[in-house]
Amino acid sequence: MKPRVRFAPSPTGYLHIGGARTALFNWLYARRNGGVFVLRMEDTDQERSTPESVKAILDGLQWLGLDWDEGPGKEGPYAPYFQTQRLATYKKYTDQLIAEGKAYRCGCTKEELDARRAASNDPGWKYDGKCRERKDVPATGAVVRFAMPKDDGALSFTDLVLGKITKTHSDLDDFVMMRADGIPLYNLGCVIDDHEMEITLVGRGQEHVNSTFPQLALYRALGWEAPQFAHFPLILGPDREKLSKRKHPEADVMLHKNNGVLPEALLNFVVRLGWSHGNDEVISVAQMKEWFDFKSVGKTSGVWNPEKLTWLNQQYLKTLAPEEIAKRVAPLMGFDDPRFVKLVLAFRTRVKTTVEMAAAFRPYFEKGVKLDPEAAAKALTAEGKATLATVADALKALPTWAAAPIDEALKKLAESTGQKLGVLAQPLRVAATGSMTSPGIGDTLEILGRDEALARIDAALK
RNA sequence: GGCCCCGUCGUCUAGCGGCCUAGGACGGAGCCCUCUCACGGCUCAAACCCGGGUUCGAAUCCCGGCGGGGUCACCA
Repeated sequence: MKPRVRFAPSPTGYLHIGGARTALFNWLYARRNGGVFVLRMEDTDQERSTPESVKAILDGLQWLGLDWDEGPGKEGPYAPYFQTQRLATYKKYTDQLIAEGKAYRCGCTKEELDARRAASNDPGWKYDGKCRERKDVPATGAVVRFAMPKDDGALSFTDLVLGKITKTHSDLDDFVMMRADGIPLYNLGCVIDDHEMEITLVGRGQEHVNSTFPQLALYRALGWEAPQFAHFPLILGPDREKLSKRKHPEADVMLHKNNGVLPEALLNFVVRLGWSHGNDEVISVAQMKEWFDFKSVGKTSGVWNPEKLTWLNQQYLKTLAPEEIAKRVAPLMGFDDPRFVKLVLAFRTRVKTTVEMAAAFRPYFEKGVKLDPEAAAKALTAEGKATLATVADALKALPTWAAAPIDEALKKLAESTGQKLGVLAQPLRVAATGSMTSPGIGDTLEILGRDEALARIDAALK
């Protein structure tokens, strides 16, 4: 049977890093095994779901390159892919379960429940079953609860990453599966859709292992075979708690995009949080698709490590085609220019993000340069200016303005005067860039162009 | 607190009974390269949570303790 997996986010905010990795793992599994990757919107929380969030999630996945085979915008045979458009299906099965005595209407209000919960003084309070045997609960205004078997049986499943997990019925309760208005809760919607959409494997974060049990109970009540499950380790914030939107700004996928992180790097970073392939660190998407396997997914939660993300980002800055990087920096510059490629080559080992890269490019497109006072004081002393003047004369005599001849001329000059190259290069660097640091002096001057470079030198000489 | 899961350098991890005086990567320290800054190369510091078993032999298997996380909603 063809593997069918899904990513089923709740559109209540931007795409979360944890969600992105869940999507990635499922996507990789589908791609690796010739399966289908389904995107389903679990928008049953009317309070919090918004169209903006749907768009944000779609945009995030697209930016990462995680394309779905069925879902919003790709209506397949199991459409629709928004749960709020599937209400009739949920009603059908809910009615069936009620008729069979496997579910019942409950008229307890939220307030009554809260009161009883508070009175019990039990942090793990479970629904007391008050409405379970009542026959007089009106159909309107009542929620539907699942009637958990009261025997001493148990539910268990073999998780693809965690192994066998078991829970007894007595640890479960009569959870609410449908609201009074006919909108299902998570467990119900999830089970019915996964079955209806013929999902063969459910891959999600470990925060869902406990909810797997009520879902298993539902599968059994409905007489359905449950899919396979794989629960991925959590991604933790610096405080060692589950990465959450509230507490951890880095949970936002798009924040990283805005910070100049490449999707390749983010995917690489996130795939290594919980999954490994021997000692490999820099892993392309193509390699992930070839290697990904639930057997190599670890059980332990991983802590978000910004330094490693940054390092990975630079690895991609250094190895992706310069033309490609240039294309991605262009929007940050607000314009395109053929010199971007040379600038990429000059700066890719010196910056960590595309944002830093754009900032580094900027001075090369301005007339003149503001000198860093400290650098000027160091390199543009009277003595420095004297050597700069000599250097300038040599440069002006150059027939071709390019890195190689410039470097060569400087070397020759240094040899003839017995000076170290640095003595010549630093005043020149400060004059040309205003700073004590820059790419190689030849490259720097070439990219600047003869006219601008000489103009800056003359300005520094004054 | 109940239940569930987990426990190798600061962090991500390799390891799946002998190959481990525990390997790699990020980060840190140092050296080299060098026109500056980077990049790169080399070196160093740094871990098997604790205690019992099982075994000729345990980071690897079992039990207990401790520690961490998750979950207990008409959120997902």
